[in-house]
Amino acid sequence: MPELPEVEVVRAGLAPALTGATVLGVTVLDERALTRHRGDGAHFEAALTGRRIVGAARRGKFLWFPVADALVAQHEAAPVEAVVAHLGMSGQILLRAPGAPPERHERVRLDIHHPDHGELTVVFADQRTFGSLALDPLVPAADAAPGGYGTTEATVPAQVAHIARDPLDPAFRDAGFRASLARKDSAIKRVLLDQSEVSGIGNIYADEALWAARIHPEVTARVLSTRAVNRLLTEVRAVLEKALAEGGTSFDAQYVNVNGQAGYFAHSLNAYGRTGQPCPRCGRPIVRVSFTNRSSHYCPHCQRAPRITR
DNA sequence: TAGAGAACCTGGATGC
DNA sequence: TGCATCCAGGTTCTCT
Repeated sequence: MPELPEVEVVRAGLAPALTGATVLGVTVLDERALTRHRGDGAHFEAALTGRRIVGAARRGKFLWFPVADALVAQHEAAPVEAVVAHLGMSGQILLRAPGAPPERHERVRLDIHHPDHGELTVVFADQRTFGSLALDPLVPAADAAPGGYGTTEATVPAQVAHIARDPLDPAFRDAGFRASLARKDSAIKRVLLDQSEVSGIGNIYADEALWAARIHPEVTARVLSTRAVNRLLTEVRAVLEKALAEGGTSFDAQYVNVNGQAGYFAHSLNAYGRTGQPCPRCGRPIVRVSFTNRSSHYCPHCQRAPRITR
């Protein structure tokens, strides 16, 4: 499932091909891919055709591509709109040659022309239709820092404004996160999955980071000691960076990079999806429990409730 | 207002 | 072999 590392791999793959490209045409094959767009497919096609893409940015699991009018020079005015993309659970953004045969579950196709790379086709495919594309206005970032990774502009799409920064973002504030946790009466895993608290973490990396930090997923956030929260942040960053270095986690064809290639981090998982297998640390079996409408994997021996020490 | 649970969705896996 | 059911999970909405 696309979480921060997988989305960053996609962003990095798209950036050189999209930045500076002009949109020649847009084909919306399934309007369910536009659930976040304020308008129908025809509106999306008309609003984007002829525009110039000026970058590729990311905050958490959200991607956006600022667009400008084709006749406006890049240095003359900051973009005021962006194409926002969320991959949901099964979304893919693929780069293809012009005229390439349709992908399975293809929802939207953009034909672009890049001054260096020539004509390319950008395909948005999504099996489960939880992903989406939208044209959205850019608004000032609340903290006046660059809106996300891959941009120097202090703006974000309006529908991304409520999303917190991710732990790899230089503008992420550890102290603010610790203070927020101290007020939370929810389970720590639920907080990690709350994108308005900390972004980019999904079920896989939440389980992995909690395992590495030896924290039980159902421990109430506010009872965690400062030391435990610091350890958790360290492990969250370590897990995300390692996954990023290995190209993300692929269990099946649901996650691939822009060229259709899978990542390798699934081989490095210690807890997620390892139900019944020995914990790599203590050898006791990993257990799976139902947790907030999904599954949670942890080692009941290593991940006990920490002492309440503040 | 905060927290918890459900709905949305599709296709593979499993059971009968 | 075919059908029915379960399961996966990110985000948002609704209910308590």
